[in-house]
Amino acid sequence: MKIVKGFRDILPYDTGNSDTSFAWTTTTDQLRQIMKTYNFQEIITPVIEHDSVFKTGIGEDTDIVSKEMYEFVLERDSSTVSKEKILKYCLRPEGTAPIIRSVIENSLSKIKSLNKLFYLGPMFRYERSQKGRYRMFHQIGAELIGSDEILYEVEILNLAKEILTSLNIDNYTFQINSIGNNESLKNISKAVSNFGRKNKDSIEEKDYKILNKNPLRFLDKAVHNYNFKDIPKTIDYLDKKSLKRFNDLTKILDSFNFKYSINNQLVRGIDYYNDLVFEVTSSNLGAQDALLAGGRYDSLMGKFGADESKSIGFAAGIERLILAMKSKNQASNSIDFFIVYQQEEMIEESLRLALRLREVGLSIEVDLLRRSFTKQIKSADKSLAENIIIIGKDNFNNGTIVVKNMASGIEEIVSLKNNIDFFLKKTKGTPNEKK
RNA sequence: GUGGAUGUAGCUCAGUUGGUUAGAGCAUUGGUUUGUGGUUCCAGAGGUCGCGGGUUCGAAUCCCGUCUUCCACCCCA
Repeated sequence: MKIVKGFRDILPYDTGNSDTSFAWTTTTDQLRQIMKTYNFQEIITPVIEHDSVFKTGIGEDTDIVSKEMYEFVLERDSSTVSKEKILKYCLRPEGTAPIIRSVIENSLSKIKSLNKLFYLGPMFRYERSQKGRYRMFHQIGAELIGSDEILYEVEILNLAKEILTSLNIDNYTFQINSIGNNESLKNISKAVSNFGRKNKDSIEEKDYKILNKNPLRFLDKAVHNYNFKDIPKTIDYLDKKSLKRFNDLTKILDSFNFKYSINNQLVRGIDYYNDLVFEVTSSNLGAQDALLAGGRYDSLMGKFGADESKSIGFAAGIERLILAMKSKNQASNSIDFFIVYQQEEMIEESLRLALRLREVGLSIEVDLLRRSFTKQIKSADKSLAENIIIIGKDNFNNGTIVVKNMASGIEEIVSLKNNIDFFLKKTKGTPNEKK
């Protein structure tokens, strides 16, 4: 029995690395809270989709679709249905296309109050795994649907930045760019090809191949390996409208004191973007350094055959956010009360008390292995219990118990009955106090 | 898909030029001591040495293959 290659378990205990289930859930809780402050509402879609969602959504020629997607057909279907009718499924490699599929299918774009959506869940891509890159990874993403109003850009960028600052991530650069409309993209592509041919002699063969296959990718990635001057800039190929949008945006961002850098060679690996694209990279990460990325996608709904609905969004990699966090969310295993009993005949009383205290939300542990009194206290100590409750033979008969604070050593004798308030007060202000 | 490294107890690692029943620390279990814990001491459990071949009288150690993980290319979040 072995876990599938490129996949991983997230374990509860801390073995020195920070990737525990505790760090995971506290981080995702935090992310959901941020979404709430921007009034984005969670949408949960299946991890399986028809392959057409991505083939038409993000483009058949992209690497994501052509080589990284988990595709499958069901054996059952393939034996009973004619070849043309076999349904092809896939594990979703990204979040935006399924969200848009759902928005169309459920007519969500007709309800103005539902135009701010976020998702959080696993994505799948068949890649060689390495630091910050797994075959199943998690993204949180936000989509703002229904307008090309420039304030949509502002809202999305502010939200993206809020995630970084809230999680206490630094050492990142926020890069933005505009790639204009379809036509400007074509012109940029042409310009890069020409530029490449002109400089063929000084470009390595590997990069030249990329240039021929996908000039835009060459512009995005490879061109910075060289010291070229006069590298084509996307901004020189924008039409008036796109250029104005970009200038308007930067003006507003400046007025907010939003720190960004313009990268006129930034394009993205997914086909549906137009105008604004952005990407945040972190120097804390290694080779897989993209923390979050996104952009505007005004034509995606049209591609799906629905009425055009202009939208913008982004996605962040949760594994990478956690990697980049300066101070990790450390697990605190501490519990409120560890109930120890001095003799076996007190076990039932201990369990009854545990039930009552758990009912009011306190975290309680009782030794279930009938171990010796000393062993119980030792394990209470290891469990980082704030207090222990001693059900001992001296007090048992007159209906009292001893409550001992483990840090101070102070003991109090209290009645066994009707003392819930006492226990609640005892834990006030501790990390285990909930709500 | 391409390169380079890695793989010994739950964890971190030792293991000498191939030589008996493979070791340590931490963790774990039982006991002990400390008035009812963080301490001390004693004992125990736990390993197909990633897997499969080969060389050899003999392999954790050498050779080949394979898988995993990691790092980079690539791609991306």
